[in-house]
Amino acid sequence: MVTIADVARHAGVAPSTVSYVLTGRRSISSRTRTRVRESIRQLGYHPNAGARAVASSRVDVVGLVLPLRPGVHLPVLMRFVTAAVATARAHGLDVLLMTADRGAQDLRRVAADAQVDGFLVMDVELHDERVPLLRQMGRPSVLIGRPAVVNGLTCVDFDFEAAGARCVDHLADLGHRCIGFLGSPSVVYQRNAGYAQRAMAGFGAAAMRRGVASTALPVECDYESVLATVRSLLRTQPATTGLVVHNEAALNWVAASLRALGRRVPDDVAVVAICPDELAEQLRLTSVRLPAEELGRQAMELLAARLSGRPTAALTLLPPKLSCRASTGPRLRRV
Amino acid sequence: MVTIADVARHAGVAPSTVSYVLTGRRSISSRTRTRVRESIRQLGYHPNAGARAVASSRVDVVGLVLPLRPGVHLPVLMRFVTAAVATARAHGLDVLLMTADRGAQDLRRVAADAQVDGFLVMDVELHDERVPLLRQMGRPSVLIGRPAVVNGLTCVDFDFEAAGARCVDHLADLGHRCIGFLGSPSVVYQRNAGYAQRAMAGFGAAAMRRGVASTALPVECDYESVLATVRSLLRTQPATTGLVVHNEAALNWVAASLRALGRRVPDDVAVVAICPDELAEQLRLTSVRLPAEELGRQAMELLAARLSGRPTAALTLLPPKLSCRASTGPRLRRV
DNA sequence: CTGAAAGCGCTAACAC
DNA sequence: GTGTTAGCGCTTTCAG
Repeated sequence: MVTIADVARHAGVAPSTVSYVLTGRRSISSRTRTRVRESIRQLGYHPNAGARAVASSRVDVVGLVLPLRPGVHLPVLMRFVTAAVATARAHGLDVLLMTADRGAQDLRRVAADAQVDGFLVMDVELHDERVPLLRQMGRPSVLIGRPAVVNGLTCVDFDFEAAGARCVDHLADLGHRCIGFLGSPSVVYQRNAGYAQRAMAGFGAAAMRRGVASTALPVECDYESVLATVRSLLRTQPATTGLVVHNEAALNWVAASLRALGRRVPDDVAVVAICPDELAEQLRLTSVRLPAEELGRQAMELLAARLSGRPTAALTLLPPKLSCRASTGPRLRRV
Repeated sequence: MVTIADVARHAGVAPSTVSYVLTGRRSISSRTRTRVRESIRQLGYHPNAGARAVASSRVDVVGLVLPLRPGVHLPVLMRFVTAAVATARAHGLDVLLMTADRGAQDLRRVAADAQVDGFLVMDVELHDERVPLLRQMGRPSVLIGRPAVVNGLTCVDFDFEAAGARCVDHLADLGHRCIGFLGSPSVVYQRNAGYAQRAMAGFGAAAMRRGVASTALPVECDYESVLATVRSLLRTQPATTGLVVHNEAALNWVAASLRALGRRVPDDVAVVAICPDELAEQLRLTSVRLPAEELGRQAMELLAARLSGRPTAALTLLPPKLSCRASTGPRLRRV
């Protein structure tokens, strides 16, 4: 193994000089700098991560805490992850993957070990056991999602509430007076996932505001369930002409279900989805874009900032953006 | 921060003794052992990972190399991952996530840095740029998948060839004389993904062996494509009464497409899938089980073995297992 | 602008 | 069965 001492000898300088060339923490004459660089190249030197960690008490690794909960749509989750990892690399950080349901325990261990400098915590629930832990550990961390108490933590989130409202406004603007909301599977609400609740709350509030009748239902992800739910929605509220869908996995089946029940999209029922753009594009659905990549990127960007001591906003909320596609038609005629 | 010296002082022993209590690398009187353990507990001591790494040149971290290629079904991929991570933890290992498409480059860097002790490489292609690299880096590594040249590497794979064949045999045993194969999206074949090719090859060979007519087609993952592909398959080979599907994402749409084309399952067309059991269960499909968790677990188990110097088999091939469900009916009457 | 040297926290000989 | 001590490879004072 090539060590810093080898490089120093080869370049005819002190080890510290090599170190400084690498870190840039003090000025070096360009002459020695190039000599050192050349030696590094020739010898194929790579600083040892462990040694650097002991000496500097910095490891340049962040923990990515990724609970895999029932009902979360994995393709969407992976968008967050890949964006976060790519951004980490752009900041010279590596990513330790912490999945497994032992979230809190692993968090504690990894922090105590000094294996990571900070955490990026995904899928945070309203009352999340990890939140008090994070606060007490005193390592920089950024949450994707929003716990009930934010207090000193850095959070990034999509504005699901505004997203739900935006869908309603779009439908109301088109003249729809009676609309439905198809949400996540019911387990998701049962565990108090903030994003699901907030989208629904935004939907409900906007419907009230606009004086539009509304019904909301959870939806499971197989065809039979979607069909059953849509059927029951149309039965409970027969005047329904608009549907807001916040469930990527069910999205596939919604159009088919409506067709099976004799409703055409968008002529009989207009549909607006909350989902990543690619999916909406593929299914040709009017949608409010869920900016998964952007969330992952932003979150890691904020973590990198905190790791280098820069201050960050407590809450970054990404605004919704609606794109019109084939599933919502032109303005309804007044009936 | 609590160090090993603090613990030693508190317990009235030498630092090395504390270390030995922790590692178990030499015998300790149970009296001092309990005293040390108690001090560790009281002080809340956790050995510093970096320091341990420098001193022992072992980091207890493995790199999980996870290329996210177009056409791979993420829910299935995540099964591998979670099983691998859980198994890693069971061996006291942590997992560094290496995604991003800079596979080879990151591999090199992380190995040179001594950030990991070994690699678990997923989704290996027949001619994979990472394979020669892995061989030359000389760190233990385990591949999920199988490159063309195995030569000194440890590989784990599902026996896709046997799986394809098993599906054919099942259909042939039921009396089907003309069958079709719906495969992965065409990009997957274009990049020489071994698993896709082998499943198809196994299917084709078995069909020949059994004297059964067969056609194979790639399938994209949206409803329109599935419908179009099934239609074209039934047109090319109108006598088709059996279908083997190796595409988790398309699976959703197959039954619907057949129905749309006026064929009932299993009366007109029998369907056998190659997919995880849970999915087959949900869709009530006869299937050959893709043991994703088991692959992830086995792979990490092998890596752990290699890291502790134990030898491993060069190739572990998990055998297929077929489960009958509603999508293949009873034996056909001789026509 | 550069060098010498004292650690960082831990492991693993080498003692006894 | 336990203690002493010399590193592991790097960073960062301190000194010039």
